Amino acid sequence: MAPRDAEATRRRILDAALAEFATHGLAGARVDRIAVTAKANKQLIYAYYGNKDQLFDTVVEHAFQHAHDAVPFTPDDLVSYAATLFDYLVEHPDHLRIHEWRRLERPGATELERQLFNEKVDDLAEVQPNYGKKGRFSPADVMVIVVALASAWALAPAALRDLATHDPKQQRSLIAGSIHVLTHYRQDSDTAR
Amino acid sequence: MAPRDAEATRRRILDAALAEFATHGLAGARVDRIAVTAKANKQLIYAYYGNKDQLFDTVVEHAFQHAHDAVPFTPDDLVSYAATLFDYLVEHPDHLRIHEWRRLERPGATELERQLFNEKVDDLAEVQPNYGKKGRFSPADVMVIVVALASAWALAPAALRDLATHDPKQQRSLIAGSIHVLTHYRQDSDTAR
DNA sequence: TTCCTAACTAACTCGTTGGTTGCTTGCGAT
DNA sequence: ATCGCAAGCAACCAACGAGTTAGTTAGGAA
Repeated sequence: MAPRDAEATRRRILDAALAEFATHGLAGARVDRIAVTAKANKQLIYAYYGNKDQLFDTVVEHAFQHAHDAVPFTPDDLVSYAATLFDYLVEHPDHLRIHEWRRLERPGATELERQLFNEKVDDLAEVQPNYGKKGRFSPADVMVIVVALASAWALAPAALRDLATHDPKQQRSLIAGSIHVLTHYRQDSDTAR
Repeated sequence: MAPRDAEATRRRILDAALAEFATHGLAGARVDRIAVTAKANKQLIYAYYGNKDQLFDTVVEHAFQHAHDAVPFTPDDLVSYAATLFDYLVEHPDHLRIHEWRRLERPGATELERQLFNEKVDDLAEVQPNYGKKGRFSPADVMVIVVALASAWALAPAALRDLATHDPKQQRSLIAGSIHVLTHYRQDSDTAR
Protein backbone atom coordinates (compact mmCIF):
# COMPACT_ATOMS: atom_id res chain seq x y z
CA MET A 1 0.00 0.00 0.00
CA ALA A 2 2.96 2.29 0.56
CA PRO A 3 4.47 2.58 -2.91
CA ARG A 4 2.55 3.15 -6.11
CA ASP A 5 -0.81 3.58 -4.44
CA ALA A 6 -2.63 6.08 -6.62
CA GLU A 7 -5.63 6.30 -4.32
CA ALA A 8 -3.49 7.14 -1.31
CA THR A 9 -1.60 9.76 -3.29
CA ARG A 10 -4.85 11.34 -4.41
CA ARG A 11 -5.98 11.57 -0.82
CA ARG A 12 -2.67 13.01 0.38
CA ILE A 13 -2.90 15.67 -2.30
CA LEU A 14 -6.47 16.48 -1.34
CA ASP A 15 -5.60 16.77 2.34
CA ALA A 16 -2.64 18.99 1.60
CA ALA A 17 -4.77 21.10 -0.71
CA LEU A 18 -7.41 21.53 1.97
CA ALA A 19 -4.82 22.82 4.41
CA GLU A 20 -3.17 25.09 1.86
CA PHE A 21 -6.39 26.57 0.50
CA ALA A 22 -7.82 27.00 3.99
CA THR A 23 -4.91 29.11 5.11
CA HIS A 24 -4.13 30.99 1.90
CA GLY A 25 -7.23 30.88 -0.25
CA LEU A 26 -7.34 30.16 -3.97
CA ALA A 27 -5.22 33.08 -5.15
CA GLY A 28 -2.78 32.83 -2.25
CA ALA A 29 -2.29 29.08 -2.40
CA ARG A 30 0.85 27.69 -4.01
CA VAL A 31 0.75 24.49 -5.98
CA ASP A 32 4.38 23.74 -5.18
CA ARG A 33 3.62 23.99 -1.48
CA ILE A 34 0.73 21.56 -1.83
CA ALA A 35 3.02 19.11 -3.61
CA VAL A 36 5.62 19.33 -0.84
CA THR A 37 3.05 18.93 1.93
CA ALA A 38 1.44 16.00 0.14
CA LYS A 39 4.87 14.43 -0.48
CA ALA A 40 3.78 14.06 -4.07
CA ASN A 41 5.20 15.31 -7.31
CA LYS A 42 3.64 18.47 -8.60
CA GLN A 43 2.76 16.89 -11.88
CA LEU A 44 0.53 14.37 -10.12
CA ILE A 45 -1.66 17.21 -8.95
CA TYR A 46 -2.26 18.16 -12.56
CA ALA A 47 -2.65 14.54 -13.61
CA TYR A 48 -5.28 13.85 -10.96
CA TYR A 49 -7.08 17.14 -10.57
CA GLY A 50 -6.55 19.11 -13.76
CA ASN A 51 -5.48 22.49 -12.49
CA LYS A 52 -5.47 24.72 -9.46
CA ASP A 53 -9.05 25.92 -9.86
CA GLN A 54 -10.44 22.42 -10.33
CA LEU A 55 -8.47 21.22 -7.33
CA PHE A 56 -9.99 23.99 -5.28
CA ASP A 57 -13.49 23.10 -6.45
CA THR A 58 -12.89 19.48 -5.56
CA VAL A 59 -11.73 20.45 -2.08
CA VAL A 60 -14.81 22.61 -1.60
CA GLU A 61 -17.12 19.88 -2.74
CA HIS A 62 -15.49 17.37 -0.40
CA ALA A 63 -15.69 19.74 2.53
CA PHE A 64 -19.33 20.32 1.81
CA GLN A 65 -20.18 16.68 1.62
CA HIS A 66 -18.20 16.02 4.77
CA ALA A 67 -20.07 18.67 6.71
CA HIS A 68 -23.40 17.42 5.44
CA ASP A 69 -22.61 13.88 6.54
CA ALA A 70 -21.28 14.94 9.92
CA VAL A 71 -24.15 17.25 10.86
CA PRO A 72 -27.51 15.53 10.37
CA PHE A 73 -30.35 17.94 9.86
CA THR A 74 -33.13 17.78 12.43
CA PRO A 75 -35.89 20.15 11.27
CA ASP A 76 -37.96 19.49 14.39
CA ASP A 77 -35.13 20.46 16.71
CA LEU A 78 -33.27 23.46 15.35
CA VAL A 79 -31.68 24.15 18.72
CA SER A 80 -29.70 20.96 18.74
CA TYR A 81 -29.04 21.23 15.02
CA ALA A 82 -27.44 24.62 15.55
CA ALA A 83 -25.45 23.25 18.47
CA THR A 84 -24.19 20.32 16.39
CA LEU A 85 -23.36 22.61 13.50
CA PHE A 86 -21.49 24.86 15.90
CA ASP A 87 -19.51 21.92 17.25
CA TYR A 88 -18.61 20.92 13.74
CA LEU A 89 -17.36 24.39 12.91
CA VAL A 90 -15.28 24.48 16.08
CA GLU A 91 -13.71 21.13 15.28
CA HIS A 92 -13.13 21.91 11.61
CA PRO A 93 -12.03 25.51 11.32
CA ASP A 94 -10.39 24.66 7.99
CA HIS A 95 -13.75 23.78 6.51
CA LEU A 96 -15.27 27.04 7.62
CA ARG A 97 -12.40 28.98 6.10
CA ILE A 98 -12.65 27.05 2.85
CA HIS A 99 -16.27 28.05 2.54
CA GLU A 100 -15.45 31.67 3.23
CA TRP A 101 -12.74 31.69 0.59
CA ARG A 102 -15.12 30.05 -1.76
CA ARG A 103 -17.81 32.64 -1.22
CA LEU A 104 -15.31 35.40 -1.98
CA GLU A 105 -13.26 33.83 -4.76
CA ARG A 106 -15.69 31.53 -6.53
CA PRO A 107 -19.19 32.96 -6.33
CA GLY A 108 -22.09 30.82 -7.32
CA ALA A 109 -23.40 27.54 -5.96
CA THR A 110 -22.69 24.03 -7.16
CA GLU A 111 -25.45 21.59 -7.94
CA LEU A 112 -24.66 19.50 -4.88
CA GLU A 113 -24.78 22.50 -2.62
CA ARG A 114 -28.08 23.65 -4.05
CA GLN A 115 -29.55 20.21 -3.66
CA LEU A 116 -28.51 19.83 -0.02
CA PHE A 117 -29.98 23.18 0.96
CA ASN A 118 -33.18 22.58 -0.96
CA GLU A 119 -33.56 19.34 0.91
CA LYS A 120 -33.11 21.01 4.28
CA VAL A 121 -35.46 23.86 3.51
CA ASP A 122 -38.12 21.46 2.24
CA ASP A 123 -37.83 19.36 5.39
CA LEU A 124 -38.20 22.46 7.47
CA ALA A 125 -41.22 23.66 5.51
CA GLU A 126 -42.94 20.34 6.13
CA VAL A 127 -42.45 20.51 9.88
CA GLN A 128 -43.32 24.19 10.19
CA PRO A 129 -45.76 25.06 7.41
CA ASN A 130 -46.91 28.20 9.20
CA TYR A 131 -43.51 29.80 8.71
CA GLY A 132 -44.47 30.86 5.23
CA LYS A 133 -46.82 33.67 6.26
CA LYS A 134 -46.02 37.21 5.28
CA GLY A 135 -43.71 39.09 7.59
CA ARG A 136 -42.74 35.81 9.18
CA PHE A 137 -39.67 33.74 8.59
CA SER A 138 -39.73 31.53 5.57
CA PRO A 139 -37.96 28.20 6.13
CA ALA A 140 -34.98 29.46 4.15
CA ASP A 141 -34.81 32.59 6.28
CA VAL A 142 -34.88 30.47 9.39
CA MET A 143 -31.91 28.54 8.04
CA VAL A 144 -30.10 31.79 7.36
CA ILE A 145 -30.52 32.81 10.99
CA VAL A 146 -29.49 29.42 12.29
CA VAL A 147 -26.35 29.34 10.19
CA ALA A 148 -25.50 32.93 11.09
CA LEU A 149 -25.82 32.26 14.81
CA ALA A 150 -23.89 29.00 14.66
CA SER A 151 -20.99 30.81 13.04
CA ALA A 152 -21.44 34.13 14.87
CA TRP A 153 -18.36 33.91 17.08
CA ALA A 154 -16.20 32.38 14.39
CA LEU A 155 -17.00 35.18 11.96
CA ALA A 156 -16.94 38.08 14.39
CA PRO A 157 -14.24 40.71 13.83
CA ALA A 158 -11.07 39.82 15.72
CA ALA A 159 -11.25 42.89 17.95
CA LEU A 160 -14.77 41.98 19.02
CA ARG A 161 -14.09 38.29 19.39
CA ASP A 162 -11.27 39.09 21.78
CA LEU A 163 -13.76 40.81 24.07
CA ALA A 164 -16.36 38.06 23.89
CA THR A 165 -16.45 34.63 25.49
CA HIS A 166 -13.73 32.30 24.33
CA ASP A 167 -15.28 29.23 25.91
CA PRO A 168 -16.90 27.14 23.15
CA LYS A 169 -19.26 25.56 25.67
CA GLN A 170 -20.64 28.93 26.63
CA GLN A 171 -20.79 30.07 23.02
CA ARG A 172 -22.82 27.03 22.14
CA SER A 173 -25.06 27.60 25.10
CA LEU A 174 -25.70 31.18 23.99
CA ILE A 175 -26.39 30.11 20.42
CA ALA A 176 -28.76 27.38 21.53
CA GLY A 177 -30.49 29.74 23.92
CA SER A 178 -30.97 32.35 21.22
CA ILE A 179 -32.47 29.90 18.80
CA HIS A 180 -34.69 28.52 21.50
CA VAL A 181 -36.03 31.96 22.23
CA LEU A 182 -36.42 32.85 18.57
CA THR A 183 -38.36 29.71 17.73
CA HIS A 184 -40.65 29.92 20.76
CA TYR A 185 -41.36 33.58 21.32
CA ARG A 186 -42.31 34.97 17.98
CA GLN A 187 -43.11 38.67 17.95
CA ASP A 188 -46.60 39.62 16.75
CA SER A 189 -46.35 43.25 15.73
CA ASP A 190 -44.04 44.38 12.98
CA THR A 191 -40.57 45.20 14.24
CA ALA A 192 -41.29 48.43 16.06
CA ARG A 193 -38.62 51.04 15.64
CA MET B 1 -7.38 70.86 -9.47
CA ALA B 2 -7.13 68.67 -12.53
CA PRO B 3 -3.39 68.41 -13.10
CA ARG B 4 -0.73 67.82 -10.46
CA ASP B 5 -3.13 67.47 -7.56
CA ALA B 6 -1.42 65.01 -5.25
CA GLU B 7 -4.34 64.79 -2.85
CA ALA B 8 -6.77 63.93 -5.62
CA THR B 9 -4.40 61.32 -6.97
CA ARG B 10 -4.05 59.76 -3.54
CA ARG B 11 -7.81 59.52 -3.28
CA ARG B 12 -8.20 58.07 -6.76
CA ILE B 13 -5.66 55.40 -5.88
CA LEU B 14 -7.43 54.61 -2.64
CA ASP B 15 -10.81 54.32 -4.35
CA ALA B 16 -9.40 52.09 -7.03
CA ALA B 17 -7.64 50.00 -4.41
CA LEU B 18 -10.87 49.58 -2.46
CA ALA B 19 -12.63 48.27 -5.56
CA GLU B 20 -9.76 46.01 -6.55
CA PHE B 21 -9.20 44.54 -3.09
CA ALA B 22 -12.92 44.12 -2.51
CA THR B 23 -13.33 41.98 -5.60
CA HIS B 24 -10.01 40.10 -5.60
CA GLY B 25 -8.65 40.22 -2.07
CA LEU B 26 -5.08 40.96 -1.10
CA ALA B 27 -3.43 38.03 -2.86
CA GLY B 28 -5.66 38.26 -5.91
CA ALA B 29 -5.40 42.01 -6.38
CA ARG B 30 -3.09 43.39 -9.06
CA VAL B 31 -1.21 46.59 -8.49
CA ASP B 32 -1.12 47.29 -12.21
CA ARG B 33 -4.88 47.04 -12.36
CA ILE B 34 -5.24 49.48 -9.49
CA ALA B 35 -2.98 51.93 -11.31
CA VAL B 36 -5.05 51.70 -14.47
CA THR B 37 -8.35 52.10 -12.64
CA ALA B 38 -7.01 55.06 -10.69
CA LYS B 39 -5.59 56.59 -13.86
CA ALA B 40 -2.35 56.97 -11.97
CA ASN B 41 1.13 55.70 -12.55
CA LYS B 42 2.03 52.55 -10.68
CA GLN B 43 5.01 54.16 -9.06
CA LEU B 44 2.77 56.69 -7.35
CA ILE B 45 1.10 53.86 -5.50
CA TYR B 46 4.46 52.93 -4.05
CA ALA B 47 5.38 56.55 -3.44
CA TYR B 48 2.19 57.25 -1.54
CA TYR B 49 1.38 53.98 0.15
CA GLY B 50 4.62 52.03 0.41
CA ASN B 51 3.64 48.62 -0.93
CA LYS B 52 0.69 46.39 -1.65
CA ASP B 53 0.23 45.23 1.93
CA GLN B 54 0.36 48.72 3.37
CA LEU B 55 -2.09 49.91 0.75
CA PHE B 56 -4.43 47.14 1.76
CA ASP B 57 -4.11 48.05 5.42
CA THR B 58 -4.84 51.68 4.61
CA VAL B 59 -7.94 50.69 2.68
CA VAL B 60 -9.13 48.53 5.57
CA GLU B 61 -8.57 51.29 8.10
CA HIS B 62 -10.46 53.78 5.95
CA ALA B 63 -13.36 51.40 5.47
CA PHE B 64 -13.50 50.82 9.19
CA GLN B 65 -13.51 54.47 10.06
CA HIS B 66 -16.11 55.12 7.39
CA ALA B 67 -18.44 52.48 8.77
CA HIS B 68 -17.98 53.74 12.30
CA ASP B 69 -18.86 57.28 11.27
CA ALA B 70 -21.85 56.21 9.19
CA VAL B 71 -23.42 53.90 11.77
CA PRO B 72 -23.70 55.62 15.16
CA PHE B 73 -23.88 53.21 18.04
CA THR B 74 -27.03 53.37 20.15
CA PRO B 75 -26.56 51.02 23.10
CA ASP B 76 -30.07 51.67 24.39
CA ASP B 77 -31.65 50.68 21.08
CA LEU B 78 -29.91 47.68 19.61
CA VAL B 79 -32.81 46.99 17.29
CA SER B 80 -32.37 50.18 15.33
CA TYR B 81 -28.60 49.92 15.56
CA ALA B 82 -28.73 46.52 13.90
CA ALA B 83 -31.11 47.90 11.27
CA THR B 84 -28.80 50.82 10.52
CA LEU B 85 -25.78 48.54 10.39
CA PHE B 86 -27.70 46.28 8.03
CA ASP B 87 -28.54 49.22 5.77
CA TYR B 88 -24.91 50.22 5.70
CA LEU B 89 -23.82 46.73 4.70
CA VAL B 90 -26.42 46.65 1.94
CA GLU B 91 -25.28 49.99 0.58
CA HIS B 92 -21.58 49.22 0.87
CA PRO B 93 -21.03 45.62 -0.12
CA ASP B 94 -17.42 46.45 -0.93
CA HIS B 95 -16.76 47.35 2.67
CA LEU B 96 -18.19 44.08 3.91
CA ARG B 97 -16.06 42.15 1.47
CA ILE B 98 -12.95 44.07 2.45
CA HIS B 99 -13.49 43.08 6.05
CA GLU B 100 -13.98 39.46 5.10
CA TRP B 101 -10.78 39.43 3.09
CA ARG B 102 -9.05 41.07 5.94
CA ARG B 103 -10.19 38.47 8.45
CA LEU B 104 -8.88 35.74 6.19
CA GLU B 105 -5.70 37.28 4.86
CA ARG B 106 -4.55 39.61 7.62
CA PRO B 107 -5.56 38.18 10.97
CA GLY B 108 -5.28 40.34 14.04
CA ALA B 109 -6.91 43.60 14.97
CA THR B 110 -5.57 47.10 14.54
CA GLU B 111 -5.46 49.56 17.42
CA LEU B 112 -8.27 51.66 15.93
CA GLU B 113 -10.47 48.64 15.51
CA ARG B 114 -9.85 47.50 19.07
CA GLN B 115 -10.59 50.95 20.40
CA LEU B 116 -13.88 51.32 18.55
CA PHE B 117 -15.15 47.96 19.74
CA ASN B 118 -14.03 48.57 23.30
CA GLU B 119 -15.96 51.79 23.25
CA LYS B 120 -19.13 50.13 22.01
CA VAL B 121 -18.91 47.28 24.48
CA ASP B 122 -18.31 49.68 27.37
CA ASP B 123 -21.29 51.80 26.37
CA LEU B 124 -23.41 48.70 26.23
CA ALA B 125 -22.21 47.50 29.63
CA GLU B 126 -23.22 50.81 31.14
CA VAL B 127 -26.74 50.65 29.80
CA GLN B 128 -27.25 46.97 30.57
CA PRO B 129 -25.14 46.13 33.62
CA ASN B 130 -27.17 42.98 34.31
CA TYR B 131 -25.89 41.38 31.12
CA GLY B 132 -22.75 40.35 32.90
CA LYS B 133 -24.32 37.55 34.94
CA LYS B 134 -23.18 34.01 34.43
CA GLY B 135 -24.80 32.09 31.61
CA ARG B 136 -26.14 35.35 30.27
CA PHE B 137 -24.83 37.40 27.41
CA SER B 138 -21.91 39.62 28.17
CA PRO B 139 -22.03 42.95 26.32
CA ALA B 140 -19.42 41.70 23.88
CA ASP B 141 -21.44 38.55 23.24
CA VAL B 142 -24.48 40.68 22.57
CA MET B 143 -22.48 42.59 19.99
CA VAL B 144 -21.40 39.34 18.39
CA ILE B 145 -25.01 38.33 17.96
CA VAL B 146 -26.05 41.74 16.64
CA VAL B 147 -23.26 41.79 14.06
CA ALA B 148 -23.95 38.21 13.05
CA LEU B 149 -27.65 38.89 12.50
CA ALA B 150 -27.05 42.15 10.65
CA SER B 151 -24.79 40.32 8.20
CA ALA B 152 -26.68 37.03 8.22
CA TRP B 153 -28.12 37.22 4.71
CA ALA B 154 -24.99 38.76 3.23
CA LEU B 155 -22.81 35.96 4.58
CA ALA B 156 -25.17 33.05 3.96
CA PRO B 157 -24.00 30.43 1.46
CA ALA B 158 -25.10 31.32 -2.06
CA ALA B 159 -27.31 28.26 -2.42
CA LEU B 160 -29.17 29.16 0.75
CA ARG B 161 -29.35 32.85 0.02
CA ASP B 162 -31.04 32.06 -3.28
CA LEU B 163 -33.85 30.34 -1.40
CA ALA B 164 -34.27 33.09 1.17
CA THR B 165 -35.85 36.52 0.89
CA HIS B 166 -34.10 38.83 -1.50
CA ASP B 167 -35.99 41.90 -0.35
CA PRO B 168 -33.68 44.00 1.88
CA LYS B 169 -36.68 45.58 3.60
CA GLN B 170 -37.93 42.22 4.72
CA GLN B 171 -34.47 41.07 5.69
CA ARG B 172 -34.06 44.11 7.87
CA SER B 173 -37.46 43.52 9.38
CA LEU B 174 -36.55 39.95 10.25
CA ILE B 175 -33.23 41.04 11.73
CA ALA B 176 -34.86 43.77 13.79
CA GLY B 177 -37.59 41.40 14.92
CA SER B 178 -35.06 38.78 16.00
CA ILE B 179 -33.07 41.24 18.04
CA HIS B 180 -36.21 42.62 19.57
CA VAL B 181 -37.23 39.17 20.70
CA LEU B 182 -33.75 38.28 21.92
CA THR B 183 -33.40 41.41 24.02
CA HIS B 184 -36.88 41.20 25.55
CA TYR B 185 -37.59 37.53 26.08
CA ARG B 186 -34.55 36.12 27.78
CA GLN B 187 -34.75 32.41 28.54
CA ASP B 188 -34.46 31.40 32.20
CA SER B 189 -33.42 27.79 32.16
CA ASP B 190 -30.15 26.70 30.65
CA THR B 191 -30.45 25.87 26.96
CA ALA B 192 -32.27 22.56 27.22
CA ARG B 193 -31.14 20.00 24.68
C1' DT C 1 13.68 84.15 -16.43
C1' DT C 2 15.66 80.73 -13.83
C1' DC C 3 15.81 77.37 -10.26
C1' DC C 4 14.12 74.05 -7.24
C1' DT C 5 11.10 70.76 -5.82
C1' DA C 6 7.17 67.91 -6.03
C1' DA C 7 4.17 65.38 -9.27
C1' DC C 8 4.39 62.25 -12.55
C1' DT C 9 6.00 58.69 -16.14
C1' DA C 10 8.04 54.79 -19.17
C1' DA C 11 10.72 51.12 -19.11
C1' DC C 12 13.07 47.81 -16.81
C1' DT C 13 14.44 43.93 -13.27
C1' DC C 14 14.02 39.69 -11.36
C1' DG C 15 12.05 36.37 -8.38
C1' DT C 16 7.85 33.63 -8.53
C1' DT C 17 4.40 30.46 -10.19
C1' DG C 18 1.12 27.77 -12.86
C1' DG C 19 1.64 24.51 -15.99
C1' DT C 20 4.39 21.13 -19.31
C1' DT C 21 7.63 17.69 -21.23
C1' DG C 22 10.18 13.75 -21.64
C1' DC C 23 11.75 10.32 -19.05
C1' DT C 24 12.24 6.42 -15.39
C1' DT C 25 10.35 2.93 -12.43
C1' DG C 26 7.66 -0.62 -10.57
C1' DC C 27 3.83 -4.00 -11.08
C1' DG C 28 0.72 -7.31 -13.04
C1' DA C 29 -0.60 -10.09 -17.00
C1' DT C 30 0.81 -13.24 -20.65
C1' DA D 1 11.35 -12.96 -19.03
C1' DT D 2 9.18 -9.37 -21.04
C1' DC D 3 5.73 -6.45 -22.44
C1' DG D 4 2.45 -2.80 -21.50
C1' DC D 5 0.89 0.56 -18.74
C1' DA D 6 -0.01 3.30 -14.87
C1' DA D 7 2.56 5.75 -11.20
C1' DG D 8 5.90 8.86 -10.36
C1' DC D 9 9.68 12.26 -11.14
C1' DA D 10 13.29 16.25 -12.28
C1' DA D 11 13.98 19.86 -15.02
C1' DC D 12 12.25 23.20 -17.67
C1' DC D 13 9.58 27.40 -19.47
C1' DA D 14 6.81 31.32 -20.48
C1' DA D 15 4.09 34.57 -18.30
C1' DC D 16 3.20 37.30 -14.74
C1' DG D 17 3.56 40.64 -11.21
C1' DA D 18 5.67 43.30 -7.32
C1' DG D 19 8.79 46.59 -6.88
C1' DT D 20 12.70 49.91 -8.82
C1' DT D 21 15.19 53.29 -11.53
C1' DA D 22 16.30 57.00 -14.10
C1' DG D 23 14.33 60.44 -16.04
C1' DT D 24 10.68 64.31 -17.59
C1' DT D 25 7.26 67.92 -16.65
C1' DA D 26 4.72 71.41 -14.25
C1' DG D 27 4.44 75.23 -11.18
C1' DG D 28 5.62 78.27 -7.63
C1' DA D 29 9.37 81.10 -5.42
C1' DA D 30 13.39 84.17 -5.79
